[in-house]
Amino acid sequence: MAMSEAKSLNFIEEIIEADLQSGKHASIVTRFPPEPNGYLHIGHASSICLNFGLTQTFPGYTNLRFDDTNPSTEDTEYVESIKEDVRWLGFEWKNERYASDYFDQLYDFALQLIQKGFAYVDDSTPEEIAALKGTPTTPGTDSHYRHRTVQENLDLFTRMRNGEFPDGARTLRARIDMQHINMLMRDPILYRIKHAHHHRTGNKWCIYPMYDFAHGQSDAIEQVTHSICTMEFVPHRELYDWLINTLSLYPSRQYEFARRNINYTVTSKRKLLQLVQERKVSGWDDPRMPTISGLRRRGYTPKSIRAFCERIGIAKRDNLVDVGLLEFCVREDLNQIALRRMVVFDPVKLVLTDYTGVEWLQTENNPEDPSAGTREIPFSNTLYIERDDFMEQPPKKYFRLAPGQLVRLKSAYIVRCDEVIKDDQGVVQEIRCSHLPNSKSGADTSGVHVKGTLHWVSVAHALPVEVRLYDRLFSVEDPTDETADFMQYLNSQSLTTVPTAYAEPSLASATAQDRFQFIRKGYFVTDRDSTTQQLIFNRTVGLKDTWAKG
RNA sequence: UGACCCAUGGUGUAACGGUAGCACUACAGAUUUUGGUUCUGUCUGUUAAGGUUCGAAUCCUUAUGGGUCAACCA
Repeated sequence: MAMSEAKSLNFIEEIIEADLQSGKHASIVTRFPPEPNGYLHIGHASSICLNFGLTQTFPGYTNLRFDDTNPSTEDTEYVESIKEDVRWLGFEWKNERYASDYFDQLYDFALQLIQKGFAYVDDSTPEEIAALKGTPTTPGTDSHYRHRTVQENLDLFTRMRNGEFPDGARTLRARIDMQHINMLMRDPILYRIKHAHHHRTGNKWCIYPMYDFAHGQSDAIEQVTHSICTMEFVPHRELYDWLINTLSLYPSRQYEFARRNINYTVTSKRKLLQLVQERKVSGWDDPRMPTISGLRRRGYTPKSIRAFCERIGIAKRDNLVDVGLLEFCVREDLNQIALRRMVVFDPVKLVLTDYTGVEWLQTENNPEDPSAGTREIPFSNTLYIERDDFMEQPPKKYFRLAPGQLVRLKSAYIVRCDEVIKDDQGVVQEIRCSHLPNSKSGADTSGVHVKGTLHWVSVAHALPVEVRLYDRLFSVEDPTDETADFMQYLNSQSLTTVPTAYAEPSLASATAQDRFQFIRKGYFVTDRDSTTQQLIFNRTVGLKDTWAKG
């Protein structure tokens, strides 16, 4: 037996291992750099697990850095939710930083660039700048303002900072090469004028750096060794390196991986925001949302999300991960920890004609975990079972209740269906059964053969609860495939509410975020809207069902 | 009609010139007081064509396919 099969490394881990072995770095610094303009989603979880996970396996630490260079879209509300989500996922950052912490230094870098002749103030309008930019296949053209003197640029940039010009009147641009094959190198804009209130710096600034002039420099200031981002930033790397070299900063390196896409959902902040704003969901934490807060409210565990991120891995190719894997990961975790309870969603009455009184029967809280203990559940002659657990004319492979057939009531007795009572419409009103007195749970029933076991609830003791059943938000695998507006693919069945389900009485004490397995129904979590008067449960995920999918 | 990135079963990901493996899914069976769990087994893969090599998923060339780049967003 091998001592330990070395877990294969992803390409970023390989790079780090090589850097550590070659002595390039003694330890590493990574960062998770969200923009506080939206809530974190499952795609971010992948990045969080990567960046923080790296410094758990290798020596070093990870910073949380907010990329807050655009005050018009950013807000502290998002800062708080992001911090909560990262912690909830189980990670702790070394330093909490903001790009806005570096505004003074960034301004100074800009001055240096101007002095070296590598930046200039441009008075062109956005339209003019776009027109002169060229296209991916045609070179750009120099701006009229490209050759201003250092003095003039210094003067104008200072006045930009001092608020002498209105929004959009001028920009500071790097002077690189308008003919460059990489469009990002065609004199990229470094600073723009925005008379906007910033969530941290208030009204101190009216010019704000662009992403490219803030991100790499922030990495360098923090001495980030491995700056990991997604593939769409590949063309930015050339500019990232150019700025670091030109300003002689700490040589942080950027590495890119492919963002993870998951089928039947969207993970774009713009699209998620649209769902929220157009009230297609109840909010950022609607249990159908792929946001971390939505998954949390849905009942997902941090552990299951980490396991998912671990399984889907990190690579550079385009991908569309099956949401079924996420569901597998949460079932895997919940199976170990969720307490079992019995709840009937769509009841039909089952009456035992040969039983009287009430018995409190003992049953296990979790067959996977004996330490979860046992509880007592009340049994009587009038019960609810699921309507679809009975069929008058069952197909051959039906294991449930049918006329003349035997079935086990979970943790109670084996019963036989003797009679069916229907109304004028032929709808079953009541199923009359007799029980096998010697078949009480735990007794030796080796002589009796029962095919199925049903969950049930005693009518007199039943607790009415609300249950919310969720399904995928979109009806197609890739709602962003662009053959139509993604909103057209919304799944109208994504939420089904069962206003009155009947639960065993022990559920009365359930409080927010308690997780359960409702036997044979799925995994559920107490919703945060739940009260002792009105218990509400969200279905996290159903049980794997090899029968239903026929 | 340019540059850059990418290409391994249905999905995701390994194999670092030497037996194409793992997980999920699907299917079949065993066990089961949850049609759950657990266990066993099966199916399915290197985009194509050349080249280098004793040997190529891996290196080279070309083709094909997918993605990215023309925000004062990040």
